[in-house]
Amino acid sequence: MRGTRFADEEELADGTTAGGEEGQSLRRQMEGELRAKLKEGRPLRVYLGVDPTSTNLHVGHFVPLQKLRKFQDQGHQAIFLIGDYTATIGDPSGRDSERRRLTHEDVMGLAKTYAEQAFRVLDPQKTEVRYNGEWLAQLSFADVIELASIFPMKQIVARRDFQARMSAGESLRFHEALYALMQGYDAYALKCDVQVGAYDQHFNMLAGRQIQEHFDDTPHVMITTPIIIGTDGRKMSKSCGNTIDIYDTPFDMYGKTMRISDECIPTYLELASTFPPEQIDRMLADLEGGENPMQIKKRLARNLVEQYHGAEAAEGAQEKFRTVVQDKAAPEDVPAVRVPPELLDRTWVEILAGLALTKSKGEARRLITQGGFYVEQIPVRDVETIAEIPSQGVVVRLGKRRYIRLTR
RNA sequence: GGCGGGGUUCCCGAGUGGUCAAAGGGAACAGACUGUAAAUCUGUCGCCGGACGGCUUCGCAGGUUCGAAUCCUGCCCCCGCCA
Repeated sequence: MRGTRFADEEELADGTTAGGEEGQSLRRQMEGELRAKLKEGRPLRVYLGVDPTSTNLHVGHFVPLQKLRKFQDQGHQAIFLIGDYTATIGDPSGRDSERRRLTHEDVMGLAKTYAEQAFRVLDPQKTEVRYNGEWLAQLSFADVIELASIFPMKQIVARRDFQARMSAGESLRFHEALYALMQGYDAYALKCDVQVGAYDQHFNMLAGRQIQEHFDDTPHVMITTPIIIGTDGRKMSKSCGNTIDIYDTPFDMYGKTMRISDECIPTYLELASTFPPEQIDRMLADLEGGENPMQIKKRLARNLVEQYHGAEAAEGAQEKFRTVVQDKAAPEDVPAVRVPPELLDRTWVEILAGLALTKSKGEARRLITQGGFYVEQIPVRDVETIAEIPSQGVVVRLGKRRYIRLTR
């Protein structure tokens, strides 16, 4: 992300933005508070919380993770909080509808590799991994009431996402309002000095400050990072299915990045890449100047893969992209499927459907009719064609990029 | 608890007795084009069949009818307003 090379106060403070009009003054306040804390000269407790609502962390999580890493590099204590308890309620932030509730069991299943994924960015040795069930599950009803009493109803109801849902006649339930209390309590329980998070966590972070103040603690500094857009231009989130996941293979990650819309390139450069600022500026200028966006995207894609899989993997992914996608050549690692004897000497349609390579015969027929089925790169257009599977096997292609080696 | 509104094909959402396998949009898939797996354009998009043919779908279970996603009954679930 922009500014990676700099590791000073200036840089850590970058992102203490609240955005918007009134955001400016809050931002200045946060910067001030952060500087004051840094001056104390002790390691600050900096936390990032993520609710396990899916098995994978994605590039969107990365933006705040990188930020956390920078604090870590400066000798501060990084805390990676897994919201096992909060996830069962579901963060309503920015949502236009209620979340499906998850059971604690679901959540723990999803969270299995969360820390491990986060360690692609964080230094495992120096990271404190916590679960908020540790303290949230201990709260009594009386505790909750006390927490609730801190917040004016007006404040709870005034948030934009709630307002929108209410005026749209959408359902909104009481427990959703409680979410901010829980996350806010996390900040207090962790005795944290700083919280980093995506911008949509603004409300929850503010709640944390109020709770800390209520218990006579120094409120934590809020550092919010911009929300990255997904591969389809909408906000990147699991619910939209437009994520680039940390666990994606190098090739998938490269490909997904190549698939982002041209307009998204600048955002990705700024938020997801590790290019130094002046290089980003140059690339942006090139884009403006009519440079083929594909070239920029390639560098971006390579940079992303490099971050999570290393330089060698990035090189490989790029190479594979070139041959498979651009030159439409068959990749080297084509998965092989054996055609059972009873499917030999039948039509391709029967084989494709029979091997579940297509959902139905209708789909297989459609694919062939549309010219999207190739045997050794030669399109088969006749639905009636009888398949020939030589003993050494054949490579068939379904659509743009699904290659299968069929053997007998 | 009272009153009102709903549950439709992957998603959103039209449809209120036959012309509905079900409009429209999105997603997805294919093709063309290209500067890329961007954008744009075209096509496809329940299952079986070569087919203007058959079968299975419109919350669940029954019923009315020659015929229902559309009408009736019961049930389940959801939402809003009021208390």
